[in-house]
Amino acid sequence: MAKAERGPRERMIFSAAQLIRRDGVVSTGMREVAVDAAAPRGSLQHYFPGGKAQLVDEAVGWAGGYAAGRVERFLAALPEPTPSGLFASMVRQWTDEYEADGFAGGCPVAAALVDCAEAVPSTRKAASAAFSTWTGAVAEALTEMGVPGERAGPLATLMISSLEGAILLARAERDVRALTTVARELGPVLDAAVREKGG
Amino acid sequence: MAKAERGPRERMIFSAAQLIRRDGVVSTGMREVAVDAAAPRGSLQHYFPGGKAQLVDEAVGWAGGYAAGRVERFLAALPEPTPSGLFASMVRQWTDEYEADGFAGGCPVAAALVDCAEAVPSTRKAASAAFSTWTGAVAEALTEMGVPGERAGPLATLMISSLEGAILLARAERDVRALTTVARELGPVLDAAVREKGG
DNA sequence: CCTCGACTATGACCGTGGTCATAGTAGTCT
DNA sequence: AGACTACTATGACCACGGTCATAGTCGAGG
Repeated sequence: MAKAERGPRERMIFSAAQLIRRDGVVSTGMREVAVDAAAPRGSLQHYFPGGKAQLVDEAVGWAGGYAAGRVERFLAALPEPTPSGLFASMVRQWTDEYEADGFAGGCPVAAALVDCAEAVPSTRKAASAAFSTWTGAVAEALTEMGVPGERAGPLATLMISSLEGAILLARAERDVRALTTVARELGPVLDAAVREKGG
Repeated sequence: MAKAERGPRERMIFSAAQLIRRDGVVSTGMREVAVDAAAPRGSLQHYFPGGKAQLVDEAVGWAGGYAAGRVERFLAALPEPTPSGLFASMVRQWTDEYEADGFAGGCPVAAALVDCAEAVPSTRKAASAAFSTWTGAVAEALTEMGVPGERAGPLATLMISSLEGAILLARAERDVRALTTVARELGPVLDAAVREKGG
């Protein structure tokens, strides 16, 4: 991951997301975040007066924006954009990471949900917003590829649901099998939704 | 949920699963489990000398068996078994719960993974085994319905991945939309895998 | 009755971690 | 220089929670 050379505030949000991804929200300490971000501990209460909840919420929001940004970049990188190609790119981001760095991390939004959905209302809303941002980006990409408007939303939901679930399975099994499986199974289904253009 | 009138040990495992489902592993205290199970605190160290890890592992294992058992019961309850019907039943279990009791809980296996996958190796293995048990039951059901053997496994993985992901989305959004969407989108795909029998 | 095992009951210990309080530094504007 | 703001630095407080130690109950068997 590119180490953004931004200010300490952004570095802490980024570090929080990374640590949450690996250990979950509750097991991730504020002090730990500061150390990981090479930021002074005192900055935590300065930049995040709302405490841990605020930091977590911002980390979740960052993750949502990051995922949406990736979708756009995947789209731009595809020589011939197809829904299956986009989904394959999204999945490959995970298989690449798992094969290169091991199965240490999951999705930070999922982690925040599991740990905070019931206990911290603002975090649940942040997670909802993150998914919404992400799903919106995917749906928009599908529409640009020729998927009818009323089909783009449901298919985006299906893609992200499958991906999130496959991430869980892959992490449990320490094997990318589930990820490659959903990509292979869903690819043709997604492409079938593109309205025929050329014949 | 039927309150099993078993011994305190099983009640504690059941309670642990329920609490983990709602709050995650780390936020669920041992004392809390004992109270919820109406079991004496002293029984914790008696029945689970391996400590919290053992309790969590057994809760995850119980959840896997429970899910697999549900699959068989869904299958038996379907007048005319089809893959889409089975998947609809699996999804409906969640929509029913969410509509009746609110969006408080997620999948305990997912929760255990998020919180412990990296920190507690035995729990990661327990989660893997739980998914395996569950996936196996689904694959077997698909095979009985006429899905070719080499297709059953991948489709079972797809079903469980989508379901797990949709649970996350539904909980975030506090709306069963994602669950009903994946059921609707995947139904025809699953049924298409049944080899034609009658024409 | 005594004992032994299974189970229950509690209090103590100790690390962890979020938060708060209080200061200290550094740069800038007047 | 003085003052004001932004940021850094730390120590203390306090609650929580897993674990351990110790002891109590209670039924069965001899």
